[in-house]
Amino acid sequence: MTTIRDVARRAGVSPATVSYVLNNPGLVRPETRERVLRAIAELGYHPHAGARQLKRRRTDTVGLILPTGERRLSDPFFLELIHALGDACAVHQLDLLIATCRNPVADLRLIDRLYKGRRVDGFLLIDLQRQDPRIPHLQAAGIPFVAFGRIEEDGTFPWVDVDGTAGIREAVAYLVGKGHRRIAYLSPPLSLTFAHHRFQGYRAGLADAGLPFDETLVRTTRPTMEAGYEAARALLAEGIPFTALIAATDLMALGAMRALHEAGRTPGRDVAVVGFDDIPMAAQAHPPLTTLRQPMDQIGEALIRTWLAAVNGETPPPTLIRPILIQRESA
Amino acid sequence: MTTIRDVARRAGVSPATVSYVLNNPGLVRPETRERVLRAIAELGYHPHAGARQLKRRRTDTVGLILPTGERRLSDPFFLELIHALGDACAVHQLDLLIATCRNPVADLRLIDRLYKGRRVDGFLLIDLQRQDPRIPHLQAAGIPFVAFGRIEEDGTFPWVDVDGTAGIREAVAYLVGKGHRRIAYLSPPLSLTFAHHRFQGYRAGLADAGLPFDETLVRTTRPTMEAGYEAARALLAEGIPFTALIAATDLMALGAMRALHEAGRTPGRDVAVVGFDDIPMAAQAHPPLTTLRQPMDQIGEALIRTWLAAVNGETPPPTLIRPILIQRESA
DNA sequence: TCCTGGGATTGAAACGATTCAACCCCTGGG
DNA sequence: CCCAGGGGTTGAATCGTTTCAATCCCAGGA
Repeated sequence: MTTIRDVARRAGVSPATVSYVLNNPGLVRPETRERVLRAIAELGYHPHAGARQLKRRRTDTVGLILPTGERRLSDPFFLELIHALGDACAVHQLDLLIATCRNPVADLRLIDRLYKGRRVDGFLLIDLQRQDPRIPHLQAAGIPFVAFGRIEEDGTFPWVDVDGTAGIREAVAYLVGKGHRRIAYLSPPLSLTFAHHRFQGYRAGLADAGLPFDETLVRTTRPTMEAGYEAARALLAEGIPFTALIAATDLMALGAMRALHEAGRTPGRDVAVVGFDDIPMAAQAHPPLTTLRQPMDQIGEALIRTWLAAVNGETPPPTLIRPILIQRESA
Repeated sequence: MTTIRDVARRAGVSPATVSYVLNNPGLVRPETRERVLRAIAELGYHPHAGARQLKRRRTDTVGLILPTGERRLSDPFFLELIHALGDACAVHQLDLLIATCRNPVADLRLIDRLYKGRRVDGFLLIDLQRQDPRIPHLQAAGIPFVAFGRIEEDGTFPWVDVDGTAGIREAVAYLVGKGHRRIAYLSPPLSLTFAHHRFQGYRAGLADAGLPFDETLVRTTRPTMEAGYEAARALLAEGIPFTALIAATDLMALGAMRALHEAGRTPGRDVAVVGFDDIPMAAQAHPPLTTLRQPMDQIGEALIRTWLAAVNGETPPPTLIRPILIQRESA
């Protein structure tokens, strides 16, 4: 293994100078810097991460915990999120450490192990719950973190979120504009914060249009394709009339479309369907799904930027990102 | 931050003893060990990862590179793979570091940075190509790695793979058993090793049944839902007769089913459809998709076990895992 | 000519663990 | 009674960086 001493020897300087070239280039005379950089390139030198961490008390690593038990996230949306986070990390020269955890309680122990053992500088929280035990734990321990999602309007911790309320509200307005009056709504459990916010958007949208809120049109169930299918089927079986349907996630919308097909009602023609997320599959659905796109690159970048600020001891402002209505044939 | 010295002081022993308790418990007298463990618990001590890495020349971290440019993997299958890898890592007390990379050439630089900078002990290679530049690079540099997928039957590096040949062969036999004689086949580019192997299975299956190989029944295209849709559509448009269709990935199968629906041919009734992977969505397709399941937990565990062996300087034998035919209504 | 000051460079002390070699103490055999 | 030997424990060196404080050198002002 080549170390900073090898580079120093080759460039005819001291290890300290090499370190300055790497971390504080302004301090070094240009000719010297040149010489050192050449030596680094020739030797293919890469500083030892562990040694740097030890001395700088920084790991430049973002921790992401992926629930994997029954709370397992198998919505393709999360694969896109991981991609976006990876890209944003690369831009900021950070690494992304992924840990999986089978149950929420063990989460806390895992958090401690990773942070106190200085494997990561802080965390990204996903799959936020309304009463999330991780938040007080992190706050009490003084561990930096950023949540993807929010609990209430702002609150006491840094977060980045997509404005589900505005998104769904816009979707309702869009459907109302097309003449729909009875709009069904499929929601995951409201204990998931994003579900709560999107549902607010549904109600606000109805209110905007002066439409009554009819609770028989709303179904709350798991955020999976299967659950969306079942919910839509139930709606149809009960003979509840509706001409449009909004699902809080694309996966649920896809499930609902299947139910509609089976009932002989063609989505996009007989019933308008709108989803949320714009997973890659949405564009290829049958028919292509109108949906609210979560701008992944922007989300990844905002999360990482906010995370960096939090890790640097700042208290970064929350970021609310507006989803984009993508019009396709399903509505 | 609490260090090993704090623990030592509290337990009334030397730091060395604390270290032995953690790494070599047999050396320490039970009473002493007890005392040290109590001190560790009371102080909430976690060894500093960077310091350990520095001394032990081990990071206990698995590197996974996720292509994110045009080669981006957005098949939900990879989310399942990440979950499985995370779980397997947890079992073996390893961490999983995910780096994304926009293009294959930069891959090599990224590999060097992560390995020479000792951020990871070795790599997991996914999305293996037939001529994969990463393999010779890793081998030349002596960097430990395990590939998910294989080039040829065995070869010169450690790998874990699912036996696509056997899987598709079984699928063909299954369809033939149901009376099908003209079986279409949708394949990703054969430069992807898994596509190559699965295609072999198709040919072998036909040969087993004494059926002729008809190249008009085979379509090679991208492994996406959209491409599957287009390919199946083309097949139908050209009026090529077939009563069954095998797609090399579930996503392609899902696309093909859409094309069949549109053409008024109900999958499962008019045309049998079989996929590969068993992504969560397969069970919820319309109709539920018959497919070859990749046993994810087994794959994750095998990959990590093999990786550990490779990192320890062994030359672990390859592992070939048999996929499982899941019969559903599409065939 | 001498002195001052500032830019460039360097030596050495950490950072927090692991592990070798040395040490201590005690038991059991000669 | 002495000594060998072994189990348990410890001191100290070490891993590869960063960074403070000290040093060196040279230009420019008095």
